[in-house]
Amino acid sequence: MKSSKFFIECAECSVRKDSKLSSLCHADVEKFSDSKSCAEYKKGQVLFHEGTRPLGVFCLNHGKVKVFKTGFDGKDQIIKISRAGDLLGYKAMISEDTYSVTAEALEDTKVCFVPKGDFLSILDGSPHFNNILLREACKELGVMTESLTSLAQKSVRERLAVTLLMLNDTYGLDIQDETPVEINLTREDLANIVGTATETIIRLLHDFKEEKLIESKGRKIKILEPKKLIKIGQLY
Amino acid sequence: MKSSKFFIECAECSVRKDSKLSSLCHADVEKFSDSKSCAEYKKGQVLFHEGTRPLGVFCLNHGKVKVFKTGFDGKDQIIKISRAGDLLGYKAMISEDTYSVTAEALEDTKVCFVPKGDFLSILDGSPHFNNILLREACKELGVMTESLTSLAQKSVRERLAVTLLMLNDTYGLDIQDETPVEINLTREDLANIVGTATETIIRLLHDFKEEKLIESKGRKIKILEPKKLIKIGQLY
DNA sequence: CGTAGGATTGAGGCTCTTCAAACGCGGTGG
DNA sequence: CCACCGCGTTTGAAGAGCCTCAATCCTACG
Repeated sequence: MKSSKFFIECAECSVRKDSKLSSLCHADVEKFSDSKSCAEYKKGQVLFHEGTRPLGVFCLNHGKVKVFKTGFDGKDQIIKISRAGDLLGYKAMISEDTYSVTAEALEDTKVCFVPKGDFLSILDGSPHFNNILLREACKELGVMTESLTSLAQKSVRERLAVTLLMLNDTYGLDIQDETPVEINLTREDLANIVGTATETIIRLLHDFKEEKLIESKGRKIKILEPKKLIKIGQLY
Repeated sequence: MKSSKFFIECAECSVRKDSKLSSLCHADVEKFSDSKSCAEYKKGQVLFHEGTRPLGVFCLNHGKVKVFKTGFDGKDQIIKISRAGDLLGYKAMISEDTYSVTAEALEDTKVCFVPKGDFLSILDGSPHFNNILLREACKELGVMTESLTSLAQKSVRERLAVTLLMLNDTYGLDIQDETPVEINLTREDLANIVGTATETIIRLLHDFKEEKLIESKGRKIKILEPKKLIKIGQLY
């Protein structure tokens, strides 16, 4: 399932400078480094599962993870795609609640894991870390507010445009680049971000392709006309 | 616009015991009390407006406030209904960002206001308060995750059932009570919570009435069959 | 008593979902 | 090497669910 073939000191982690933890003081970084373990998850493996009790907090070192909630009828709604530097699972930890979502690796992934006790004790001893998390949570709240409004008011076509632009960002797809980075998402995953049926996504991608807004071969999607997509997505 | 005809010491505030601030230490409560001012907002008045810079944080002492985001086409999406004890506007304050939402009084409302500088200095000096806010933010994140999934997956009929039950809670409507508390929401507001058109809400309320799930006269809605609504809303 | 804002009703149409069937394509075993 | 899977993708057709627009009805309130 997971192996510990690698270990990275937080102090030397190349990802940390982009992460929420970049401004942690030296002492706190040390504490994290001392108490954490590292693991690899293969594509498709689950970091944690909705409804279970959190045993600790994850920090994503490499790879992408989809975070989703399973609805009543078994359909998944993807809440966000996490990438290197992101902290995962702190919400349930702090709320003293079970996970409200499942986290699953979209690619082979490297993750650091800080056990519950250590995490809470670091949190307890560091007002600064507390504040970092607070800011992070507030930022996420802002994103969620945006998503909620988008979901409620925009058409599927509009939402797909927004989603493609967002993924372009997340996956670091460079528009100038000849060879776009592969977005490891099935049509179903795309549908579960946008909040629609798989078939609808397929038809709309087809339309976008015909309108020369995107190029696509299999799962590789390349954005040709970001400005037109922005317009379609009614982003201001 | 707003008058300061009343002033309540936080220490003596009857609402505080239900609020996020109930576990604040005595010293912090004092600081809040010292730096805050109180005001009344009439129904329809705006506490703060989307896009503007936060000048401070609000604590709701009495009344209900709708918090909404205005979409591209001018349609509002109501994110939440706040009630006595709720803290308002802290997110933008902490993110050092403009308000992403507008807050408008649904009824005549009493509010305490803590200016930005004081709020931040109290926050800075109190790890415990920091932690309270963090928990609050995480709780809100959980609610938003739920709403997002609901919006993406449930039908309008299902969402309306959920919304009615939620409002029943928020407004403290007692089911046994002969005379239900008036829910001060127009059909349009209801539509803006559920994420649909006003006409659709009207038709569905009509259906619910025919099915004897609710009673309603004007804006007064009384839930007769909460269990059936739970079933319709597919809540587990 | 008149007016304005909200509530209601009806008709028509568009978006999106659902279901069913067929198609590709990478992998596996004969 | 080829046939056969299995999974994801694609396509088509039919219809349900919602939205929009326009007209009308209430009703609280000045």
